[in-house]
Amino acid sequence: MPKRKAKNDTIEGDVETPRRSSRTPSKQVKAQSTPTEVSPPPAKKSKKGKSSKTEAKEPKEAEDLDLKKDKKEAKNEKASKEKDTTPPAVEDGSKAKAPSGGRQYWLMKAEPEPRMEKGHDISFSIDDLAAKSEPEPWDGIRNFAARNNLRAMKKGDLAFFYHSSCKVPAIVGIMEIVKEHSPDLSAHDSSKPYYDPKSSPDDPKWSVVHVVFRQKLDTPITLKELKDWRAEKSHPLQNMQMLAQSRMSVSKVSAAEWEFLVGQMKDRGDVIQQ
DNA sequence: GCCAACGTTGGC
DNA sequence: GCCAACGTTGGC
Repeated sequence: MPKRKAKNDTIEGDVETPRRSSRTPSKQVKAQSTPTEVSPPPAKKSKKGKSSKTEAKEPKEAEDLDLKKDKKEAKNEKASKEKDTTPPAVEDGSKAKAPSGGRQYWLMKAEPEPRMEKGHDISFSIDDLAAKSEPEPWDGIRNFAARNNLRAMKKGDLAFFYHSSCKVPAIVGIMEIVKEHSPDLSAHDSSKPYYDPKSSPDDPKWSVVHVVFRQKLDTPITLKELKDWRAEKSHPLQNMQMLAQSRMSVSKVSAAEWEFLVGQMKDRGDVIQQ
């Protein structure tokens, strides 16, 4: 699932600083240096995730079942990992040799319209992100392939912000990855919309990356446009991951795809600063 | 390891 | 609200 998200963006969420603090030691130190981080919420991710499934089952599962499951999960994990890993990465031959390779590009979905998930409004829009004054943790991702993409992100990578499950699904803005992956602590809080009883603090299954707002497009690029382009022969968007796997909430965008889309944005009058 | 059943995503 | 696509679960 990459499911989408939810917004725990409530005030309370912001208050909850704890989440971040539970990161690894070294990181923790850093976190502490930043006084109140606003951490919470954003979420994005998936949608209808009814957590009922997991929760309902959980009770009856015996420990051995859990073990079995873990094995399977590991398998799935591995499978998706291989899948995603293969293609992505490398591709910036064109870029100047930056110290650590080139910048990678991504597309991350969030639902801008209110939707309740376990008593929380999980919506999160580009405007919500723009209003943040601190890096926002992209939490709630509960799908292995999407999570693996999160883990592949590097500081400095750019991502399109996509609005899903709304009137006009579209790419509405650009954000930057400012902090690489760390455990998604929302998975361990049963009151959270994306609680996952199978994940534990000592062996976190899920991850978040922190993002910051870069810009909002004056003219969004709609899903319809993306699909129309993909339908054209030999088009740069022919193999775009988000179109091929529409349910993936965090997908890879190739350099060629990014350039094509940024070119379109510029043609429409948006000033893109990269 | 295969695969059927089931659940979720997300556009329409 | 419907439903196609596809991911996950879990038996065999």
